[in-house]
Order: sequence, then structure tokens, then C-alpha cells
Amino acid sequence: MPAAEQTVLPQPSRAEIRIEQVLQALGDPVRLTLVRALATGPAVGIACGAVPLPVTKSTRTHHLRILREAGVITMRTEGTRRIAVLRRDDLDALYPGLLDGVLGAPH
Amino acid sequence: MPAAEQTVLPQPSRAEIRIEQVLQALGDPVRLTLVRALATGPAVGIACGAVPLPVTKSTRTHHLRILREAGVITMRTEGTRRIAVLRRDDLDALYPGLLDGVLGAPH
DNA sequence: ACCGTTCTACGATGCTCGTCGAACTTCGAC
DNA sequence: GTCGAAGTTCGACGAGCATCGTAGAACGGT
Repeated sequence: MPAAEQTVLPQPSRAEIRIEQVLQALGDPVRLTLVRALATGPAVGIACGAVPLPVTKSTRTHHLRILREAGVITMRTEGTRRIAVLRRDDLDALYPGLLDGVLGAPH
Repeated sequence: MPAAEQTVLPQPSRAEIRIEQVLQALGDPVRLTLVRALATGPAVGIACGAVPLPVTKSTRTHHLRILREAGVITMRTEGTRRIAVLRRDDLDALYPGLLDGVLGAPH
């Protein structure tokens, strides 16, 4: 079949994003590592499995779901891979300065 | 007796503040309410008990401890009252924009 | 000195969260 | 078609957290 692979996983719209969920999502070491990797990587997003993490695959999936449902990242399916992208536009519009403040913190 | 009441409760120094702890501390609805009240109130700080919260006093004490140990607030004893102050200077210096982003979020 | 106010400390309980292993699905390559 | 790689889902377990009630300490006023 031609075309079509635009499988974007369900996520909250910009208006549905809650500050408490975002903060709680960012408050975990594993998820913060993930977000930092997404922020410093290419803007088109990176494959989830490409980020080295000291956890198993299922735990990684769990954390990615938390980040997605909180509105921090977008995920789309591309073949057998999942590509994650940081929703920098939405976060900057809702909470200007927050993301930069978090990312600028000492690693 | 003259002077002396400078009883400041133990708290992390600016260098000891961890971004993960700060985010996790701010990620709770009760604590976020507390921080918002401290931010909009007088700069000298307000009494802990003055903020209306849907929890008991012991729970309130617990949340204040979390905020203090994360480095978000300072607490000093003043007679029979505990005065809480937001550590805006330290937070702004460490994570510029973060606090404003959080406080600017829709209530 | 006594009492009321204000808050902390101590247990105790229920629940959520982070973690894992195993089984299942889907896709790409041979 | 068959195999392997990439991720998801499910159930389970342990740790930590939020909550509460009660008891106790420190201070101010009468």
C-alpha cells in the first residue's frame, strides 16, 4: 500500500496539558535523562531504544507513556520503531522558561 | 530577652539543591497550592497555618518538610509560629525561568 | 502558674509508583 | 514463509509516599 504511516499515539492537546502532570513527569531521573537526550538530539526526534538507560524495555515503555500522557513528548510509529519528539512549542507556550530552566540544570 | 529568634530549620545549600527533587516537590497539588500562596503573598513569608488546605495539620507539616528539604522554601521559627519563605533567589539562580513558568500556569 | 494556640514527632495504614520478567504483536529481511 | 529485532501489555513485587490520629514540646497571654 502507498503512503500512510502517520500513526501518532494519543496525547493531550495543548489545552489539556496540566502543570502538575508535567512536573511530576519531569521529576524522575530516568525520564529526565530521556528528555535531555531528546532536547540535545535532532529536532526530528530519535528512536526510543537509542537512548542508553539502566532499565529494561518494559520500564522504558512505561516512562515514555508517562511523558506522552503528560504532554511532554509526541510519539509516532515508523516501521518497527517508535520515534519520540519533545513538544517544545507547546511547553514553551504554556510555561515560558520552564523547559529551559530544567534543561539548563547541572547534569 | 533581647534579640535572638533566628531559628532557621535545616535546609540544603544552593549547591545541594537537586533539580529532580525540586520538580518532584512541585509536582504535588497540595504543595503547588502552598508554593503559589507563598509566591503571591508578602515577601517576608507567611505562617504555614494561614494557607487553607484540604488536609490535616500533620499532613501539612509533611508537605512543608518535603518542600524545605528539596530547597524550595525556608522556614524559621517566630514565637509559636513557623514562617515559610519561598527561596526565589536560589531557584532563579539555579534554574532561571522555571519558577516563573510554573507560577504562570493556569490555576 | 495555668491554659490555649501552634506546630512537630511518632506510629500505622492504604495506595501509588518504579521496576522486572514473560508472553504477545508487528515489522523487515533473508 | 520463517526468523529475529523492536516495543507493548500484563501481572506481580517492593519501596516510598500521602494521609491520618494521637501525643508532646514551645511560646504567649491572662
